[in-house]
Amino acid sequence: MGRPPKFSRQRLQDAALAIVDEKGSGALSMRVLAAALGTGPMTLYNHVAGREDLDVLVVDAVLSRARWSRQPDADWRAEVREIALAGWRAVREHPRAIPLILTRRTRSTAALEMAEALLAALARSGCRGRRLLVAFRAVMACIMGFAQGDLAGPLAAAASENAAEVLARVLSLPPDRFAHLIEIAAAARDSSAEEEFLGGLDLLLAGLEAQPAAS
Amino acid sequence: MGRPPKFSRQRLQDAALAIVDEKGSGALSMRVLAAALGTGPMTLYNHVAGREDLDVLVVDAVLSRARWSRQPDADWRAEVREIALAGWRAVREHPRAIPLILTRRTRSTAALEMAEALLAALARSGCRGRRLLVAFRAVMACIMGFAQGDLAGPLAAAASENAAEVLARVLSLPPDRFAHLIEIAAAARDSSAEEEFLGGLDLLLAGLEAQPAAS
DNA sequence: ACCTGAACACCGTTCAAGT
DNA sequence: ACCTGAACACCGTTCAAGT
Repeated sequence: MGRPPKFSRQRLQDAALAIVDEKGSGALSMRVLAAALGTGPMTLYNHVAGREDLDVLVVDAVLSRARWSRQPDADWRAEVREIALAGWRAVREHPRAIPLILTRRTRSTAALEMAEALLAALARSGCRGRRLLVAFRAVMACIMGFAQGDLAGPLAAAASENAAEVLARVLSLPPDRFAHLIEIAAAARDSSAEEEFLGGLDLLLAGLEAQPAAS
Repeated sequence: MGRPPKFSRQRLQDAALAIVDEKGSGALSMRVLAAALGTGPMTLYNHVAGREDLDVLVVDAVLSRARWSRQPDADWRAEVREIALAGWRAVREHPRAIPLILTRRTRSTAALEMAEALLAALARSGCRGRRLLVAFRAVMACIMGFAQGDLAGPLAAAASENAAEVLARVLSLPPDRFAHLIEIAAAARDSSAEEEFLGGLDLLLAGLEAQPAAS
């Protein structure tokens, strides 16, 4: 009795994230992670509930690396921007984990902490209840949606190794049916993902400003 | 030579989507789909390139059901709203396909068609180039991000069978650390997912209005 | 309390063979 | 051109046993 666990949660997180970073989210498995830790598959069941838990482990590892500071004196928009940008950057640091994050964010306690911080900042604008809920969900959608687009969007800029390939595919589309798509593919090539994300976020913030008591 | 294919693409799409709808996205496999079609696993390789293609099949099936009408006379905002809502509704019709959609949207030609329609509508506001790109990505992020939140967000309203469970989990969080989260969980219970989505979209549209030539 | 190997019911895909 | 079964190298997890 009372034997100390063989692996810390941190150790599991690091090993699982390393596998995803190196081989992609599809390469993570009980057996592969166990092998990376130098043990048998069944040993992992002493630390996680099952396969699904492995994904959550990775999501939590990625999101818990997001850092932001409280800025009670600054404008609430600046605070929202900082938290959202920290979240987006943390996700972007681990592009191969994005499919997992999109899909399991909910189970991660680190995601809950980010949500609470975002809500606190948004609440400083004065909105409450349903309006606060909508504002929060819109900002969260912005973070996750832009991260998803960066993953492999039809306009994916740099970063991803197959971005050039995706761009080529868009450019080879029938120009009569996809005129606008082709047109902005060029704009995407000269644009940075972070600028685009901040641009989208600022649209949202401008909308919050413009609709202060609506809905 | 010239033997007609045993299964049409439509037939494959329908069967694959039915499996996902009934058993969830994790239940889709070459062998299960083959069995549903009354054939052996290897036969599928005459119709799809491999496992990954199955997911794309499902995504395309879901997104191609989105319908919208051109409204050249109406306000461009109304047109954007209609297309985005059609996309969001199509996704919502098949909640168990959402993980696939979030993850494979890019490979779907139906998604490209929706993107082009959205771009055409947004372009009517007068924006071009980088600004059009950002507006487009923000709207797309809104559709996908809200759909993701509906899937299992910490505030998931109705629809998903485990929504009550998620709500209960949020409500049982330590109230000192998650005050705002708990506060809006109540608001989420009385709100409809579609209202929330439209609210978020309108924030974005208001922002486009307010920042007509910025960035 | 925690660790672990054997075994089972899956999975995608290569290969070789059939029409 | 299209169909298909056998076989291979995986996978998650149950069970029973060990300390």
